[in-house]
Amino acid sequence: MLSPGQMNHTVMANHSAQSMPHPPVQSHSSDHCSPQEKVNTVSPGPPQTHLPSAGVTFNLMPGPYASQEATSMCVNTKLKRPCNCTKSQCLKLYCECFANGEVCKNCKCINCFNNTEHEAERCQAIKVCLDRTPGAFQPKIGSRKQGNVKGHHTKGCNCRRSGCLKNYCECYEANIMCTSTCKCVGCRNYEESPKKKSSAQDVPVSVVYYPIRSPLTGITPDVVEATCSCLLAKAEDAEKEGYILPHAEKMILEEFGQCMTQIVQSIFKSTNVQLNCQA
DNA sequence: GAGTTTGAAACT
DNA sequence: CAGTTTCAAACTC
Ligand SMILES: [Zn+2]
Ligand SMILES: [Zn+2]
Ligand SMILES: [Zn+2]
Ligand SMILES: [Zn+2]
Ligand SMILES: [Zn+2]
Ligand SMILES: [Zn+2]
Repeated sequence: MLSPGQMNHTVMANHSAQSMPHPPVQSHSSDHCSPQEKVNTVSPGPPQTHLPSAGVTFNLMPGPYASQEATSMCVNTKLKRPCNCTKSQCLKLYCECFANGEVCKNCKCINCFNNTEHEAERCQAIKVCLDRTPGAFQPKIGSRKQGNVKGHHTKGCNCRRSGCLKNYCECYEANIMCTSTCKCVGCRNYEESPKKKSSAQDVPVSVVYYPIRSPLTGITPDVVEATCSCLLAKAEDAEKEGYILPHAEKMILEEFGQCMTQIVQSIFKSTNVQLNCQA
């Protein structure tokens, strides 16, 4: 799992809605459709992140690191895999093209409506999906491209029979480890180097014998990121104020203590365990 | 290529 | 929300 050292250099606020496959954004007239989530115009206050299941608010410090984002990403270099849909008209999230907010091209789909010739239907379908799940069309793999926090599946997988070691598993397919966000059973995708391309020391995925599920169920990747953000913000505060190192260390440690307290409380809260009460 | 397995998405 | 069905891809032979 995540060793404390991995938290050190990390950080970034969770600016989720940032880059979409198709730039043409349009929020006013809803008839120009793009798989864009309706942006809740956030008040221009300081960015914050809420810890799940606890009303905790972390102050995040965007800082100069925000601009480092998206340096290596080329614009449209990724080649889209053609789909083979037959019954969804490529207008449901079953279709990979549609789910990626893209139009079918060079696909082998049948009765495809996911093209400019069926703009109306496509637009309506996007609306339906967005209405059902506002987070649809958001990238499933959330990863701040900096620091040591690995990417993670924002919803987690629910695998039962693959051990999360086959491409059926979205985590494994994305070459990322399963996290406490996942609800998989018999997961083996929590060790280092999932899906290492070459040296596949394939341990047979038996149904009978599985190692222990990863613990730390309350410490989701989002929580880790939020915590790291807090610590870095504190560090930068100290640096800006010109404190001597021991003082800065003390500040950071105290911040960490507060983070931990909040995390523990949130876990207790979600487990219906009181602080003063024996489990 | 046909047939099976799998888990997300859709549906009830 | 949970249980079920549908779906397209991953996988097997
Ligand atoms: Zn399709
Ligand atoms: Zn397609
Ligand atoms: Zn299509
Ligand atoms: Zn999985
Ligand atoms: Zn997973
Ligand atoms: Zn897993």
